[in-house]
Amino acid sequence: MNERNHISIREAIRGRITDGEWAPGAMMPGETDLAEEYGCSRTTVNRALQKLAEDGLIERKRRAGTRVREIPSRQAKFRIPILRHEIEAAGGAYSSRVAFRETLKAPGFIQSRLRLATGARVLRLHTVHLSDGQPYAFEDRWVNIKAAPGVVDAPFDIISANEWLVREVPYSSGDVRFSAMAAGQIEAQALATSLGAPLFTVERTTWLRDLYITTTKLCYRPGYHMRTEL
Amino acid sequence: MNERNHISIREAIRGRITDGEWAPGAMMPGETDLAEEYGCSRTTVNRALQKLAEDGLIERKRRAGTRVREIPSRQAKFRIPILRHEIEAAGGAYSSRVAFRETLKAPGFIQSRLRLATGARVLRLHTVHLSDGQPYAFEDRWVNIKAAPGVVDAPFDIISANEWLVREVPYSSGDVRFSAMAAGQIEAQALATSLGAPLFTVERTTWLRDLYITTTKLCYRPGYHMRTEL
DNA sequence: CAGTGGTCTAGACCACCAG
DNA sequence: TGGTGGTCTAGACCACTGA
Repeated sequence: MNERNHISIREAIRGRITDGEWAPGAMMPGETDLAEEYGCSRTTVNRALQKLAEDGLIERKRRAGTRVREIPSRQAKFRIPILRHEIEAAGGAYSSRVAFRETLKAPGFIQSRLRLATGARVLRLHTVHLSDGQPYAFEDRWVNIKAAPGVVDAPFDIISANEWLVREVPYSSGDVRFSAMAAGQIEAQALATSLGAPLFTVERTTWLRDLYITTTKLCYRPGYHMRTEL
Repeated sequence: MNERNHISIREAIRGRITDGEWAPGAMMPGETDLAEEYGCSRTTVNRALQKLAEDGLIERKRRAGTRVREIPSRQAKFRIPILRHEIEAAGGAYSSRVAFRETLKAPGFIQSRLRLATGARVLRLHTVHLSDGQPYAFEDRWVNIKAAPGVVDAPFDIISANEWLVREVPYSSGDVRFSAMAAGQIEAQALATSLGAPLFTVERTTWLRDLYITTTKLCYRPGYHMRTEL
């Protein structure tokens, strides 16, 4: 703990903040002072403080100095893994079943969500993901065929659409929404649950610059929860 | 864009990855090579690459070098704001109503969740958060009185419990769970919705080292979704 | 055991902005 | 306008680990 690396120093300072050495809103010593106190270079202190700022514990401004945030804006991070990995990490045996697969002209809401030209064709895919043979999540996916031509012939009985796309089609950005929805006919049947059951739902849309690739809605089985730490 | 700062270089490299210059799984040039190519010091390249690794785009190992991840493990980040700020940021007028407030001996599941001694006392609080007078979320909170003695007299009609705790009681760590649940009697009434409606739910437990402070369950009104970008 | 990334240093200059 | 944080540099040493 008396080491002079940026991690030790960061955690030491974090401790002094949570111990209340500097009250919320109070000014902290400047980088130069802290560097002297810890016997390290200002660069190292800077690195420690930048991380604390990123974590939402402190606020930094040029000229104004560093102060403890009045209201710590802690941030939660989620890795969004491939479903197969998520299931296997939990000790389950992964399998999947394609329940529906069809290419068609994009309906209006998909056309607008994927910024498609009128009449553009898309692949629609319903997949049930299973853990140890039990339904785990139901996926309703739309793929822009123009963005991923190979998708029409991809062997989705062997590799899941998500995994195939992630490997074959690069993407630069994405949008994610978490919500709760009531199971409809299709979801209830796929997940072997009752109509109206509350399902934790993740909707994702991904694109590469101007080219929208896919949008997907993933409904998890009842009782599922997503966990992280602050 | 031809600047030699770590951000430009990071984004330039990110572009070369999404453009497929290096295939998934392929080795990338070493830091020294990239530094020469971009005409900057190795330190700057290192900083750019560390960020890309944190973003899950590349994998780095000593001796083995840097390679593009086979499956990019993009990570989503959420700031978890004070509910009042969330509502105000959306343009609503925030208000809250304490529906229930009582100190009592902790029931078993709370005693275990907050690591309490047998017979420890807790404050239980039901709060309805409103936006423009409409129910926005329902909060069921338990506070360890030993960890926050002032809580029994705190003016929760003026300041929300979350905000009060964040200001008054420092915490070091937390645990967050997202899920979907069906509205029970209490939630349905508080949120003016129907029994069984699917509610997006956030459960949080926070502690300071060994001292567990509070655990809370926040049920959002139907239709709520939490959004972020990848 | 050699080569990669991880880190620290001392010094320098700059951008910003509160006083 | 002066003091703060933001950043870059060149050089150095170290830790790790794959060949």
